Formats: sequence, C-alpha cells, structure tokens
Amino acid sequence: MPVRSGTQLSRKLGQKKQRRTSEAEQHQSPPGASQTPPPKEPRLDLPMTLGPQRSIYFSNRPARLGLEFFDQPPVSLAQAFLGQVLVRQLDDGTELRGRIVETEAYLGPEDEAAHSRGGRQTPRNRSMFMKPGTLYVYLIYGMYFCMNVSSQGDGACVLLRALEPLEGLETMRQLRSTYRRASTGRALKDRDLCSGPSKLCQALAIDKSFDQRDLTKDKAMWLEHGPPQPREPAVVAAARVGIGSAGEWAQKPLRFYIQGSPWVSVIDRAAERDAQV
DNA sequence: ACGCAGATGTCCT
DNA sequence: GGACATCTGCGTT
Repeated sequence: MPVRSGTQLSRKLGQKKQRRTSEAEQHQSPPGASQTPPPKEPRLDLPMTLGPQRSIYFSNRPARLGLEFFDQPPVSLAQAFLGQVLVRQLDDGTELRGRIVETEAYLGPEDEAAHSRGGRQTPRNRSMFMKPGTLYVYLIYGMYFCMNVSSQGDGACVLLRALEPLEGLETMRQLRSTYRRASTGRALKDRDLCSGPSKLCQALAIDKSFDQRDLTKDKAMWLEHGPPQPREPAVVAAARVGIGSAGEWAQKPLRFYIQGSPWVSVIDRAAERDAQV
C-alpha cells in the first residue's frame, strides 16, 4: 500500500554482503526446536481457482513473501509491511498470526538513530548488513527484545512495532503473562498483546535465537500477504519512538502506522493533523 | 488520562 | 560507567 511512489522493480541485487551458506543452514532450525517436522495440515480440497498469492501445491494458504518483497529501500519496505501478516509457528505446530500495523525505518550509516550509524558493524548488529529479509533481533534494557527485518541498503532495516492479533490470541496472552509479575492476575486486554516492539516479541515467542534468520526461508516464522481490505488504509508518517538523543534524525517522519487502527502502540495526533491538509 | 521509577544485560566510550 | 529503537505498576490529576 504505497503512500508514496517508491522504486519498484528496477533494483539490483547483491548490495549486501553474502551470507555464508553454513550460517544460513545453522539458523534454519532453532536450538531446542523439535526435530520432527510439525504435523501436516489436514488434506484440503484444492480450490477450483488458484489466485496468484496462493501456492499451487497442496495448500490453500497464502504463500510466504520472498526476497523480491524485502529487497526494497527501508522507507518503502516499512510502508509495504503495513497490512501484511506475520506468522509464527511454535514448536508444537501452533500458528500465531498478526497483521502488521506499525513499523519504523532505519536508514543505515547516515541515520544517527540506527545501530548501524556511521557504518558501525558489531557482532550484535551484523544482521543489519545481511541480505534483505534477514531478522535483526536484539536485547534492549536488559530484558526485552526488538525485531527488525533487514531491507535493501547496507545497514538499513525496518523495526516491527505493533500487530493486530488475528490468530492464537490465547497463546499470545499466555506467552505475554509469563514475563509479567504474577502479582496482578488480571488477564491482558487484546490491545496489550502486540502493541509495542517488545510486546510483540513476547507474544510471538521471539528471542535472540531468531537473530540472523531468513524470513524468506525460516520454518518457524514467515510473512504472508494480508487479506484484501475494502479500502486502502490511510498511512500516517510520524517521528520514531524512543530515540530522543539522535538529534535531527529523531524528528524525521520514519515511523509509519495505519491511521485509526486501535492496535498501534503510540498515536501521534499532531502528525495526523498535519497530514490531512 | 498521564508521569515516573525501577527492572536488568549488553554494547560501546 | 552510561546509554539503551521498553514495559509495568503505582502514584497523582
């Protein structure tokens, strides 16, 4: 859902460093994951007509999005993520689904708010420099995780900030509660399941072991086209959250969210007013 | 509704 | 040693 015209198909691959094959395979299956493949879906009749988003083989589920989706500049990828569905398959086969409603773009070396500012490359942020679709998961404040997806452009990526939970809500609630103090026994509201970058990591059981995995190939997580919407949703561009010390870069409108969605983590009324002139 | 302190590990100066 | 792409629970309007 383009808010602005972005470069579409005329891009060149291979701007990022090649990932070694051994690493790719090493991260295919998480440590502790069940060795046996998850139970197969019940056999379903093939639909009479097959849409372009659906696999022609043995499934009526939407196909996972591939490299051609992730290989675009960070701003257009951040916008393209909105409305797509993130799927997490747990070790027991349970599938959790959430529609992405809020993202942030981190542009790379020139972006003072990015971990890759100045071209810094460390063991922690190495996945920012890997091929588009690679996950960058890091620990923040000693106890939380944030999940990014590498985009086109060295050191550029997109932070996933909020999801609209679609499937597996009770499991998400359970996963979220595990990390909270047991003193308050109140169940979390649906809105509190995935409305924040670290909340969604808790709800989908995403931790450091997902760092450097390939979202186009990983067995435990992938991205699907979101269901068609009756209307093209309005997208708000606002300042990014939690990067106060990044000078002028803190003000740039590099956070994107679906206007009116109750699942967004931080609403920016001023940005919404400015946008509707 | 909003504000603030505290929790807690890792990276980087 | 300080900062950190955060969240929670408890306090005050």
